[in-house]
Amino acid sequence: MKIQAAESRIEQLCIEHGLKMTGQRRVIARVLSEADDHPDVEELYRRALVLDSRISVATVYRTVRLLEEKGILERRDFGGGRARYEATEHGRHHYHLIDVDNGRVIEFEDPEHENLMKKLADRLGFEFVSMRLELFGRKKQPVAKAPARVAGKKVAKVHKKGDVA
Amino acid sequence: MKIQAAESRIEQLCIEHGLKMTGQRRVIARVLSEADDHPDVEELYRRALVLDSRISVATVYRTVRLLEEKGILERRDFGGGRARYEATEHGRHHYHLIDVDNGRVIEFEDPEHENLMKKLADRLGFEFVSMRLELFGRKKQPVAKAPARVAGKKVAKVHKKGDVA
DNA sequence: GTATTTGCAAAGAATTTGCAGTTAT
DNA sequence: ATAACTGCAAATTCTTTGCAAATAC
Repeated sequence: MKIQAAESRIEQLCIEHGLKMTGQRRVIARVLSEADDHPDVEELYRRALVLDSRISVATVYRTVRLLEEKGILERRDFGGGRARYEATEHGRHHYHLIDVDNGRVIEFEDPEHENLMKKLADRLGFEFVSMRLELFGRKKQPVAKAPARVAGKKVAKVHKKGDVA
Repeated sequence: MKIQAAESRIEQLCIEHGLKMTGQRRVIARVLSEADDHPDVEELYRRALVLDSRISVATVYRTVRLLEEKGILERRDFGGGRARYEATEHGRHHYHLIDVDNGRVIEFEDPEHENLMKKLADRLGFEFVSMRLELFGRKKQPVAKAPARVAGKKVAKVHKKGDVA
């Protein structure tokens, strides 16, 4: 008898895309669903091993490539030579600010920004397909101020887990 | 007797940074100064070989790394697995629009944009250090229109040389 | 049943490095 | 003179692949 948690969000998407759900894929899908940071392949592999020890790195590589092709995952490059992954969030683009001192990644949204970029592409004679925006910054001295806000709503989320470039 | 052209712009910068100017570095500096695209290491090596055949790839790698550390060069990643390089342009940031159909890179400026990003970093509690922005787009049907403009000035420049992602 | 997927280990691609000899300052 | 630089080939690092065995549907 196999104990089986409910389908993870990403497993759902895999099924919708007609992918064959092997044990390994289920585990990787779950790891990805539960990640709220930007793990690289090695980190995904490590997390997957905790749930199921008969997984190889090769499968992790194959799976992230597959899921990227299906548009379920997005590959990021924050420098450091390895690809990082995160689940595609439809509609709601978000961007990354990388702390140059410790590699930590802060996510932020800026809905207005995407429109600006669409207009810009348009002016250059192009139809907007996608974009990549990374900000690099250095933390200012904390002055005990209110949380960062853009257009009145809380906007940033800081990551902690194995998330250093 | 050695025939020696005038110092290239990048050679100047190297000297200002106190780097030892070997023949190889001079050649690489010149290739970089004359490039107005985003060559990868292999392409730099190829161009350097034309000017001086006793250069090795290892030296090109070592040199671009050094110049990047000194802030003279900037490394770019337009996908395709290899790093691309271009001279740092102080003050005047520029961005890249990649044509998804053929990998061609169009450069554009948007001075307003950089200010927006600085403000954004500030709101998140960070001092702006640098940023990376890549737009991916698909060329619209040419409708015989005037060249793309932003804020009234011509703004885009298209590359041709070995510049396909 | 059969086409897909997996693990393993070997192959690849891009980049780095150890070392002995060369060169800029 | 001497510390830094170079070429070469070997080493590293990240990622892909060929093949025989395993598995989903």
